[in-house]
Amino acid sequence: MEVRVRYAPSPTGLQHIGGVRTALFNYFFAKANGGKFILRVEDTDRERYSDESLQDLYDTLDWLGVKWDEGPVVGGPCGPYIQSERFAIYQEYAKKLVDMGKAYYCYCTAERLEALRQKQIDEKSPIQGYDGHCRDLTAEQRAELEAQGIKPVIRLKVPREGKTTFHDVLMGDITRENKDVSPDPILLKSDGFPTYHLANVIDDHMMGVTHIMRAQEWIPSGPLHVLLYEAFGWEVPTYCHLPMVMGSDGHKLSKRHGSTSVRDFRQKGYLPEAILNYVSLVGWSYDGEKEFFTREELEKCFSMEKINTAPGVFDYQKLDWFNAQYIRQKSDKELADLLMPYLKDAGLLDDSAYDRLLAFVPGIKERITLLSDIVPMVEFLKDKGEPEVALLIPKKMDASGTLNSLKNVYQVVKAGLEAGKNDEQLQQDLMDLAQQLGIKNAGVFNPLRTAVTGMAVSPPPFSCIHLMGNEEAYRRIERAIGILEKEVN
RNA sequence: GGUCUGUUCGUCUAAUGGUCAGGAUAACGGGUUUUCAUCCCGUUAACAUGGGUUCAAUUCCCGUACAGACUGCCA
Repeated sequence: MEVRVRYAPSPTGLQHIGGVRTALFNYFFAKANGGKFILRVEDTDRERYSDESLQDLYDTLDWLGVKWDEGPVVGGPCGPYIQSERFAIYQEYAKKLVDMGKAYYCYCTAERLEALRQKQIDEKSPIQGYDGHCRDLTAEQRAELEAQGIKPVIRLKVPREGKTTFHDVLMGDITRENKDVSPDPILLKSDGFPTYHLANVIDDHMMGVTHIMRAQEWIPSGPLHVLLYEAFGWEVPTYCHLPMVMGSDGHKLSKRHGSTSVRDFRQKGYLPEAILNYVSLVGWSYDGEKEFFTREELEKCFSMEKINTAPGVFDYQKLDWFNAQYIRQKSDKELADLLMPYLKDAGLLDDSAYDRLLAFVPGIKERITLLSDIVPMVEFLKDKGEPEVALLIPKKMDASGTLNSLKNVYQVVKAGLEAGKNDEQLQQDLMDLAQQLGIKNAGVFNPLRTAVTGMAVSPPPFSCIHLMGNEEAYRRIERAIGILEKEVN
């Protein structure tokens, strides 16, 4: 039988790490088994829905390179995979359950339910939830309430006796007493929209979903869903509950732990390869040794059996490490293309400087962890005026020695640049010079660095020179020489 | 409160009824180096706890503790 899985988020916020992990696992499982990956939009919460969230869902999956086989807009034989457009289907099936005597209309007001909830909390009642007030209403009672204009909801009649079991691939059988299953949960809201439970079960059935991979927070509603499948007389799919993704304090990953939305990570300059690779390793492993995976590899080697049952803490540091690794794998051109938007946004560079950026990239490839790290690193482009004399003079050198060194450096550098020498040759020239002058390499490189960048810590001097352009570099070196001359006299 | 689930280095994890319990990251130390990085080498660091089964338990079973999730006209 063909494997069919789905990712079915609710567009009520930006795609976050946890959700994306679920999407990825489903996607990889489908690919690894030659199955289909379905994307469904569960927009039944009209209060919290936003267009921005929906767009973010598409953008995020696209950025990660995840392509769905059957998608929301086009859908399949049972219609589009957007729940708000399947309104009539849920109504029909909810009524069907009422007709079968497996569900009923409930006219309880929000006030009554709130009072009930409060009472249960005050009394520390072991049973919480709906009390079945409307479960056995007569036709007359119902007619009367209808006459009052109260819009009813439809609730499932959960058996008060017995127990319900469902099987999870990872955790085995999970059994719950029916009395502990959510008491008569609402299936259809008074606005006519289905709740998650109803829409989810109907859609998974109609869309032929064979495996349900979702976060462990759904385990408690497993038995409820099984009850629903049984009420309809449908086959129950295979369940696989994924361990949760936690923050460093052991609570579900959320904004207070730092960024959690993929959009945030993207803006900060994380690469999709790094996010995809790292996120795949929270709650899943291949053999405990191999940890670099491309999307294509995961599409082949992902296996459900290797998913962990224990929750995992999202480690920002390890993500950073992955990102740095992937940045280094980029070609100079790829990296320049990725970096340019950050420099433009910061108002430091424009497209006309592309070639200079390209020449600068090799010097910083191993110095950045995030793409956005480039911005503080090119601070020197904005000339901050004359550097402090003390900054120009290296340790264990004096002003006149530094002046002499820098003058020689200037000659060598200028000649080298005019002759079109590459960075390696230029560096060699300077090291030869240091030897000639009888000083350490630092004695030639550091004055050059501070003269050109005005900073004690910077990318390699020649990279910086390429970025600002030779003429600007000459100007700054000459200025530094002037400052040193003043100091010596 | 009730129900369910989980527990191997700080973190992600591997393996195993008999192993010096492996890898990665982080931390720390050392080396290379023109700064910062990179790179290389090394060190510290884990089977939650009690009881059982067994010749033997980190591994199997039961309890305890701790943690988390759920307990909505949210998903």
